[in-house]
This record gives sequence, C-alpha cells and structure tokens, in this order.
Amino acid sequence: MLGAEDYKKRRLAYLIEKGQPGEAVTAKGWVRTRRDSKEGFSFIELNDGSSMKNLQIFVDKTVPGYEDVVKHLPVGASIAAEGELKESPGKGQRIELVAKSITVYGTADPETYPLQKKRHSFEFLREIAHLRPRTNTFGAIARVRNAAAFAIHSFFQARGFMYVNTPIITTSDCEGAGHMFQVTTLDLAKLAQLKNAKGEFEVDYTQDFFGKKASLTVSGQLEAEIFATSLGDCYTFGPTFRAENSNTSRHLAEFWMVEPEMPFTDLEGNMDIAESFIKTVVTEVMTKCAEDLDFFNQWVDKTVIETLTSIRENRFERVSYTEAVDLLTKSGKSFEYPVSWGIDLQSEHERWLTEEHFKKPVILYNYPRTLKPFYMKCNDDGKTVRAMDILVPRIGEIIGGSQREENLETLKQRMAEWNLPEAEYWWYLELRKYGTVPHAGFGLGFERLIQLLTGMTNIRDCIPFHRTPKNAEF
RNA sequence: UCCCUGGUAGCUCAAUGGUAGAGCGUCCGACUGUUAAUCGGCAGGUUGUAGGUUCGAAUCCUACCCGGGGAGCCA
Repeated sequence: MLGAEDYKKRRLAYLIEKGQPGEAVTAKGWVRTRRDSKEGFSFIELNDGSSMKNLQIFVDKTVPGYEDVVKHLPVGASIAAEGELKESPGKGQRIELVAKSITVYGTADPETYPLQKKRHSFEFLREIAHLRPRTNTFGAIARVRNAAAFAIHSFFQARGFMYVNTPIITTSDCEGAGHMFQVTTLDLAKLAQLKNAKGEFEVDYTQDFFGKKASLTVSGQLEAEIFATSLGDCYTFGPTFRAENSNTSRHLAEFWMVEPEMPFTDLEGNMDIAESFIKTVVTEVMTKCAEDLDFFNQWVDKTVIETLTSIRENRFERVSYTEAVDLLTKSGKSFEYPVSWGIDLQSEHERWLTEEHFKKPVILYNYPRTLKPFYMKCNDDGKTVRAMDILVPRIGEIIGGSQREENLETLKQRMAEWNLPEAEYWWYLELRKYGTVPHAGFGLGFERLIQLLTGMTNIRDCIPFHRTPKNAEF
C-alpha cells in the first residue's frame, strides 16, 4: 500500500522540484515535444499535469528501441521512462532523466492528433475539450481551480463553518433568480401528442416523478438558511443551473456557486467576511500556484498578478448605492445609459467604478428595494435593502449577498409586493416564526473567481466542460 | 434574445466578381546537449450548410447553423 507521500513521489512535479542526481526513477506521462540529434540521442519533454514544467528525458541510441520507437514518438504519446536522474548540462532545467528504457503505453497519430507543439486559439481548444487539459493553459487553469476550491473549504473550515449539501432538484417554483431547467420523467413526446389532439392541454404534474413541477436549483441559499438558523455558520459549494439564454463571456447555464450563510450577522459582518474570503483565496492561490500565475501573467493577461496583488493588499472600497449614483452623475462621463437614483447599474457604470474611479474591488450596498429580491432585509428608510454586491475590475459582479429579512411580517409584506404565494414558502416563513435571528450571507460565482485568478476572458474556459445555450458537448 | 463581426489547408490567417495563397504543423532530408530548436523539400482545400443573382461567386443576396465582441439577465 502506498502512503500519501508515495503518491506525490510518482508525479513529475515532485521529480522536477525535489529529485536528486543519482536517484533511480520511473517517470510516466505524455510527450509534449521531442528533439533529435543526428549524433544518436533525443530529448523528450514529458508532462503529467502535476506542474507547468516538463521533465526532460535524455535518450541515447543504446536505449532499446531507439531507432524504431523513440525517434518516432509523437506529441501526445503516453510513455514510461525508466532511468537515473542527473544534473542537466543544458540550460533551462536543474535535472533531467537519463533513460535506460522507454515503455510506450499509447501513441498518438500526428496526422490526426489535434494538439501541436504551438499555441492554439482558445476557441479551437474549446471544441476539443477532451484534449485541452493536456495544454499548458488548461492544465494551469485546472490546477488553479483545484487550489481555489481547496482554499474555499479551508477558509470556511478554519472558521468553524459547516459544509452543507443543499438539493440539486427543487420544487419551489420561484426562487426568483431567473429561468429554471425543468426536471421531469413525463414522456414529452406523448404530452405533445395529447396537446395536438385536444387543442388545450394542461400538464398533470401529479403524474410526474415528484408529484409536482420540479426544477434544477438556481441557488442553495434558502435551504442554507435552514441550517444557518439551526446549526450556525455554514456554506454550500455546489452546482447551480440557470436556463437563461445568456450568450456572454461571463455566464454559464451550469456553474458552481459558494454560498455561506451566517446567523447573528448583519450587513457589515457579511461584507467583512466576504472581503477576507476573497483575499484569503487569492493569497492562497498565489502561494500554491505561483508558477501557473506567472504563466497566465506572461501569456494570457499581463496584469493578472498586479491585479491579484492589489486585491490582496488593499481594502475594498465600500460605497452605498446612493453614493455610487452620486459619483457616477458627477463623473462628467457620458454613459450610454444615464444614471439616476433607482435604476439598476449597467455594466458600463460598474466598470467605471472599479476600473476607472477606484481601480480596485468595490462593495456596493444598500440598493433600492425595488431592484432586489424579496428576502433582503429592509432598511428603516423604507427605500433600500441591506444588499451588497462585490464588483471587481474586468469581471464585474463576483459576489452578491445581503442581510436577510428576519421579521416575519415584513417578509410577508415583501412577498406580497412580488406576488409570491406564501404557501410555497411556508417552511421559509417558519424560520422567522420560530426563533428568528438576524442573519446574512452571499453567493460567489466560482467560475468568475477563476476568471479573476487566471485572467482568462471567457468563462467557458474556466470550467472543464461548459454548458451554455446550444452547447452541452462532452 | 438584441446589435456588431466572423466561418477559406490540421492550426493561424491572406485573396473585395475573373486560375484559391502564406506562415506554422505533419511527412521526407540536413544539422545541432537540444529548449515551442534551426535549415531545405514534398504533400495538403467541394471556401460552415442550403438556395439565389451572374458568362463567371471565397467574394454579392436570402435563410439557417456555429464562433467572437458588446448589451440585457445574473454569479
């Protein structure tokens, strides 16, 4: 049985960082490139995804199969190289593996293998999402995504938050966050026929799997509130589904969302934890994925590291919606959509605030109540709710949250304003009826965080397999 | 969903109504303790799909499909 360290030692990252000259090792991975010498030796760059760096394998003609196999190893072939680590006489790497034998697991026909040892466009790679993790960029994105996910759990676990799994399938019809994907076992072809035959047709959901209309969740918040008001600080981290026909570089139909929910916490406390949350995750990823970030900074976005450093080190600007409207109207800037109190801020307004005016993340709070969902706590002014959005340069809204309305009567009143049926939310209302407490929480779009961390401009490249309108390949 | 823009060789792109080209990659050869190596050569295309206009269409028109940028919706 292998111990934890033994597993790490099998990876090329370990050999490249910690391998010592003289060690006998076997390296396994995929060929990134091969360079031959007429003198009778070849260099193979081997990568197994554990690191940005490749391990250089030195193979000379005495290795069995050199002429027939090694000299024809194509990009993408999977091999094991057994031999001894030596200090590298060449530039660019500390050590290399001098091979005694090469085992080929699988070759990759260069006539048809789509990956070449040159840069490909992200759009092209998106069409071969089953192979793109083998590239530098997508390997790095995967490592950053992994490190960020781990950092998120660490952040909350270190603070005593409980990880809660909220349901993926929900029957509360109107969570208020956009169109939902319907889940059904009813035979749609039959339903369509019935409708044709009778003209008018109403679906009888009592015949459906759950006995009522069901959908994929658009948010775990309402359920997270149940746990927050019984077990204390908690968070969800799971998939979320929105059936909006959004075709942008910032939207996915299936994405991952982090939603902490905290009892005995007000809007201030919510902003405090959200800010330290982002800073901690950014710091953690900068530490653990330094090499990957250097790569992004060089090839993807020359300002990524600067941006992340600035996020880590500066206090987020906290501005009320009213103040923001004031700043925008006094900016002298002519916006396509004019600004006035009560309007929803447009992308151009958000960008002006984060990219031009403050040049750092901005927390906007106390929005007009007409703009925000029913569950957000009303301020005493009667006009605003205790909402807060965190906007970051380039991406826009990365976090949306609020203090929740804990007063039963006010909440009912708000639901009436939105024409929401109380019966559908009976359990949500009972949280206010029995032992209600002030509480707050927020939602973070995980892929938008990955965009921020990597500098990747399209969110479709920040999730292994993207689901967007007209696309559910792989 | 709306606006703009694009779809030509394996990849990235040229060719604005008149014989479809280049670079990179592949393959072959030369050269080198090499570094996305370098140099030479060969091969490689029913121009997204379906119609239309024209003597002639990659090029103009229509519809559709798909990509990119922006907007809305939001995370």
